[in-house]
Amino acid sequence: MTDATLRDVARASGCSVATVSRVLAGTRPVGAETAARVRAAAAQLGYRPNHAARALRSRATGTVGLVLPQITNPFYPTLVRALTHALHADGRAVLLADCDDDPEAEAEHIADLLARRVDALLVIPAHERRSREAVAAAAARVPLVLMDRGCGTGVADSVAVDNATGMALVLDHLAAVGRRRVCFIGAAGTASAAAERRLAYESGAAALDPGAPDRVLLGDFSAEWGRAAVDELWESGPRDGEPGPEGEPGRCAPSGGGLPDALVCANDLIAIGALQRLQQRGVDVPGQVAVTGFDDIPMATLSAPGITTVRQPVSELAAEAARLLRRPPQDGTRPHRTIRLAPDLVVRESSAARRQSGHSARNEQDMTAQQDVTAQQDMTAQQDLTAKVEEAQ
Amino acid sequence: MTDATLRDVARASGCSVATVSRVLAGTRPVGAETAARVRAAAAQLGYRPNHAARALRSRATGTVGLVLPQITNPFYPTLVRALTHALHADGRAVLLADCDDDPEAEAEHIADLLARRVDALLVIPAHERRSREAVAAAAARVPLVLMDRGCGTGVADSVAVDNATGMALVLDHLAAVGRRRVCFIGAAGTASAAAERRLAYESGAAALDPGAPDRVLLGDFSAEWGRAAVDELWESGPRDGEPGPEGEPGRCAPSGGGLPDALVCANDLIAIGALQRLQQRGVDVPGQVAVTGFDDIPMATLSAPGITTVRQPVSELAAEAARLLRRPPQDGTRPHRTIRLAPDLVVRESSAARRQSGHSARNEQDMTAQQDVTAQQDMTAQQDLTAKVEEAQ
DNA sequence: AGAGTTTCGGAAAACGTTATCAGCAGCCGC
DNA sequence: GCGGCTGCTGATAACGTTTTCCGAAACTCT
Repeated sequence: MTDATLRDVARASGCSVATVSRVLAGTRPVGAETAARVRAAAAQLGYRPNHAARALRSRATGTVGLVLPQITNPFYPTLVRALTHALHADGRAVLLADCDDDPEAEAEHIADLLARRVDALLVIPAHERRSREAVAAAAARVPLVLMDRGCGTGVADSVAVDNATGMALVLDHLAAVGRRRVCFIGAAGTASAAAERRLAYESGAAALDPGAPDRVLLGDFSAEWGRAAVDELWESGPRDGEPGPEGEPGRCAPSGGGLPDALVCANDLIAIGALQRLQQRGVDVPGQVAVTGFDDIPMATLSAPGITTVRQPVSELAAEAARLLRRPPQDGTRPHRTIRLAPDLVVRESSAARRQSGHSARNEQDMTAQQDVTAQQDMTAQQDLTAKVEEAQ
Repeated sequence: MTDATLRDVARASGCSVATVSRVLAGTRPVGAETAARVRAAAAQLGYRPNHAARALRSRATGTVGLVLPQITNPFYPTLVRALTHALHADGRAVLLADCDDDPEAEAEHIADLLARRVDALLVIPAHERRSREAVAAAAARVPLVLMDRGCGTGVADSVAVDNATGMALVLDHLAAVGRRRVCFIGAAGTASAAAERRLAYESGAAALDPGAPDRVLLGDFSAEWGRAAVDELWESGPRDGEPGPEGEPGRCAPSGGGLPDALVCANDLIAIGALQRLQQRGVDVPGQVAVTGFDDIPMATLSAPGITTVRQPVSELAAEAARLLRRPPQDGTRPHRTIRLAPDLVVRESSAARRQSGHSARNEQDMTAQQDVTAQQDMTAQQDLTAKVEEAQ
């Protein structure tokens, strides 16, 4: 009943364990006839190699660890799916660890995975600063690729979306549909996604409309904050220049008179919260205000109106990560590779042109997911689609 | 540089490998002083046991496989999170496999996990019928627990929500807020969730209002179907008794005159789609029609109005699954255990009382997630909360 | 005090692979 | 025809644990 081993196959095929191992693993050429006999015997016995023994002997488990802050973060399931598929295609299994946003739990999980002798690690760090130590220690022992978020600088290879390009796509699009008074609802802190999107917005907005005051509110990456930000804007907005009623994390309330006609949100959750509160306040979206998000989580399709957003190239990100892990084992202190992939803009109803011209009917009739249209934005962005910035660092 | 082994610790502490193994694994009592010496040496060398070797020798990897249809199904991330936490608490690691809803891929993944010598399997089957064979084969080799969905009958232990109780909670609640013309938007097919919720609705609705014709539309578990079902209802409804315009999977269009004042959806995705289409048609929710869902996926909180739904007891489900896996290895053909846990009702705005009386202000003001109220419904349901139906089968 | 019993520690045999080493054909080239 | 290849194969030693099996003390009990 207990499964067949190499010895059994060897006995059945009348040759030695060594030969059987060789033909099955294909490590060295072996006589055609013997090989056939061995293969037949193996098939007949239903032989399945014992990964534990193989791992012990060859010091490679064919397993990679995937460590992430919270699988319930709505952007991660799609990413996890893409990653597992990419890795399984390479014949590797995936050990999953969810850290509950706690850097200490993260460190423990990383240590446990190392003890389990994973061949490599894929980490979405829970904290920009506090994850650094554990990640660096792990990176010294196995190939390690950071995904989605950063973790200090020069720690390991990393793969992420090009936030700057994404934000530029959004701003170009808003300009194209005639929005002039744009406001950014972002996230505070030094986490890479927060900081990069914030910076990209600032430089992009300045470039588009050099005279305009920058309108930037900072909170966190939650729908709750999206709602709060809208409240802050709509309660302080009319009375020009007055600071928001609450001493919230916002850096500065919009000044320069009047309310914004577009809200650029740092991710989709914020956008959903903002959209919801706008509707509760009777503000027409996109009639009066356009709303955009970032990431293209599934919910972005499901809200009404659907949310215009930046779609992360998840499959490509996963493929790059898998590719990096295939590379030769960290030879000493080689400079780390940082790969940034350009995203797509997905235009939905939340940013339709203000004065509805010809095709406005779609708004009422058939706004299903199928009608999403991936923008063929300006050429530079399209060209960048497959470009990777590979900078030594 | 390569990590310390038992031999190293033995050498450093001046005793034999066997003793070191014993004190570290705690398999047999060992002299206090020696133990201390060993522990010191181990700590000093930073010894970490090699799981591969341990697995080889003791024929147990401390690893369980988690096989699911699609991690992107919005209900699964929370479940996966709970499962990984429960299993990690038991010191087990989790190998994740996503099948893309394909039973063949599922069979492959199961085979691969078995070859990797997982101690046990947690499977959410991709298909009620077509997953059966692979699951049964696997269950013969390792402890296996089915989750969320069924897979034929008598195949393995299983843990799932009590769909009947959940549906009853919904119907009681709707009756309590004065809804009379209830309609069910469900999913066709034999999958357990679809069938059980459908049946529970039918018996519950009949019990509540014996004279009423049953109003049941069947499609699949998608927002798209929720939208389509509303169209079907609102286009055929006014003209009484006429079958829906499309020969869709619906079993029967609502008859008996007039439109429903409550839509009971078989899951949250359907509810979200239905809600969205109702709003596009200018139907007031919950003013004219109440909408309810099932599962309590994150999106149910985020829509406006928030969707009243049945919250699956994910932590408890995960705990039960982990407990079942701890049990003695399948001793022969012991009857399988089927565990059903009763869910909670989460009342949100989508099912508020029709004539808004005193507390209707909440609808405009502050409908945040914090205001969700877990219904203290009728006593029977509450009592059932922790009850497990453990039926031999 | 001697026989039984417990307690602690070591030597060594697994576990199922892969990798190393060597043997044994046959073949080439001088 | 003989040293040196080349191609295939078999023994056998790892890999790092856990787990028997045993011996040597140290106690316990008549």
